[in-house]
Amino acid sequence: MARARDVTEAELAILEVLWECGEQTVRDLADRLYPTDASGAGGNSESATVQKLCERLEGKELVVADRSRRPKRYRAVVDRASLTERRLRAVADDLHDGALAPLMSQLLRGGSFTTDEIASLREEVDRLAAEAGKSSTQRSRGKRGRR
Amino acid sequence: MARARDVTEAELAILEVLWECGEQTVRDLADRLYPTDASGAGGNSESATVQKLCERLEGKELVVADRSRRPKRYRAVVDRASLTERRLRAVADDLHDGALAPLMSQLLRGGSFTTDEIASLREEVDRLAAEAGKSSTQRSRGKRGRR
DNA sequence: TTCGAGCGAGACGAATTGTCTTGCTCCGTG
DNA sequence: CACGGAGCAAGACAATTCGTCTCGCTCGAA
Repeated sequence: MARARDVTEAELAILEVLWECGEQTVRDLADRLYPTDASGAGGNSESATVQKLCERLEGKELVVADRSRRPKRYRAVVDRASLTERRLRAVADDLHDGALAPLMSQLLRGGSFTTDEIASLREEVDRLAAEAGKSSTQRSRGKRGRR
Repeated sequence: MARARDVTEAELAILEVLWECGEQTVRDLADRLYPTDASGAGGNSESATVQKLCERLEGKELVVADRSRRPKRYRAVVDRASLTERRLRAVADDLHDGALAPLMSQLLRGGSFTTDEIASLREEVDRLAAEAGKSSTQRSRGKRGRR
């Protein structure tokens, strides 16, 4: 039934701040995410919203909370690259039986790259080919049931 | 607001059949997707479910219906590659400000590819490099990856 | 001790998704 | 022509998700 849902838009906004600023309290996150006004009046519910989002992120094991100090601090435990990899793997699982190579092909076809990028890309692929030549290759494939 | 929502799991199952079998009637799709039993008894609601999914796919402009003949026929108007590209672009938009290059880096770094896949990738990169070298635009021949 | 900020739990409405029901329309057969 | 069944559109429905917000409780500093 439920495809273990990915990071949501609001949750991603939280992660973005954590990636940029490191550990943050809920209030700091709220201040940064809701630039409505500086008056701390209605900010109460905003904090609660941010807190709920943080809890859900914690449930997904994407952030951890440091509860040793009183204003609890949240910290991201996945970086942008990890999240990117998850999503890419999800696309591969859904559309290509877990194979990542078709995604590469699609990117190569659809993206417009500079000659420099293409050159470095070729270099990268050559290195991969060389490595594959001397060591056994195993492929990580398969539908991983999510959580 | 939630925007650019993606193809759903059941909808994707429909598309898979359409990709494999071409134009299909709702009943054929239902028969293929719900292999419960051959008795046509409860199959009525199954057809209705499939039909609703087809309508939603039509709303997303991923399939079209040929209504000239009585048992309406659905046909996919996006292929697997297009859908892949959409999702990849969504990942790029969400996580990398629309840039596709970081996705390639991630794939190259994280994916373990077979020697066959690497060879195929190299071929495509070479073709890209050649195209970039001479500024003439050239169609990429559709080579089918076998699955 | 008191008081306010921090915190957890949960309610809520809106939206999505898969399923199923309800009628309507159309067409061939008798 | 009547009728009966298949096809079809519309929508009801429950379950789930997501963002928001409200309620009380707890803890620590003044």
